[in-house]
Amino acid sequence: MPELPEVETVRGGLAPVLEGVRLTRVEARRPDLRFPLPVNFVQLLTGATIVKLERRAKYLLGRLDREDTLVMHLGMSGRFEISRPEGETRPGLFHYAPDPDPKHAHIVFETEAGTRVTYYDPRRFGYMALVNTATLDLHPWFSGLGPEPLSDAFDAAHLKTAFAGRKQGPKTLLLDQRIVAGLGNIYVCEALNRARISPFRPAGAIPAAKLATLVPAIKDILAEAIAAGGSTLRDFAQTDGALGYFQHSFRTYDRQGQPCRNLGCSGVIDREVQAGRSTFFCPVCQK
DNA sequence: CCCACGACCTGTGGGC
DNA sequence: TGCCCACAGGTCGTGG
Repeated sequence: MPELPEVETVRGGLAPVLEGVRLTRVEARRPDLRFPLPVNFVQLLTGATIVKLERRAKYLLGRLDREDTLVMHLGMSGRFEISRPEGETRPGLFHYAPDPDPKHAHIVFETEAGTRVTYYDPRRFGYMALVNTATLDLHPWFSGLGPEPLSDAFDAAHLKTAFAGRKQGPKTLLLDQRIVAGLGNIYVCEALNRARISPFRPAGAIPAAKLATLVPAIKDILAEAIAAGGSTLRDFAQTDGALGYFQHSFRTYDRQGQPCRNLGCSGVIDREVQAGRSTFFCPVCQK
């Protein structure tokens, strides 16, 4: 799935075409994604304007000029594509190039400008919902979320508290969205490698000095990945179709058997399954 | 609290 | 070429 940098890239790509523009047509081509869509999903969105498109953790939040917020999560394989009309047969009646992947095109938004935004999701782990804006923070999806990793609230003191007394490795804990919200498998592996911390070491036993380096490692990697337009593995592309290129900068992810890229380290990247997920790490420099 | 595991759903890539 | 298995960026739940 898109992790924070990919979701942020999507947000940046969609904002120019969705913000401040009325949705003139909304189509739900199936009744559910991961969860059933609200029964009146189409009706509630048609004619609405997304005033602001924001991101919280891995969620996209479309703030509507109505009482609800359009909440969107991309799951593992969700993506958006923007298409422009190829022509206008009559005023307000546009036509478009054929959909390249109609089987997985589940949701379509069309704006008054004629721009079409299509949500594709082969695995359908993604979801959309309309949530009352005033009480959004109380919603189960949001109430327990930890701080944004790029915010000032995410610092060494926060990690120290969160890790205190914990026997699980930092890999597992950093994937817990209640501790910090937005990291996923790739960027956790990458950040731990940069900070030279073992993914398996009991988190409570990591020295404070190490924890202090972990925080900037996480912030740096996320910022760099966002600047690179995210990572393109299988199906992630920016909304304009351009591919993110941060995957070329991975030091560990999917690099088992290849040399560790940390300065002065001659180790070889290993892969182990931890809590059901692949963990990529350097056994030599990550202690 | 910890862990291991399975579930959700579909596609892809590697090995044979 | 075809078949089968492992595995995939994320959550969520269960049971020991």
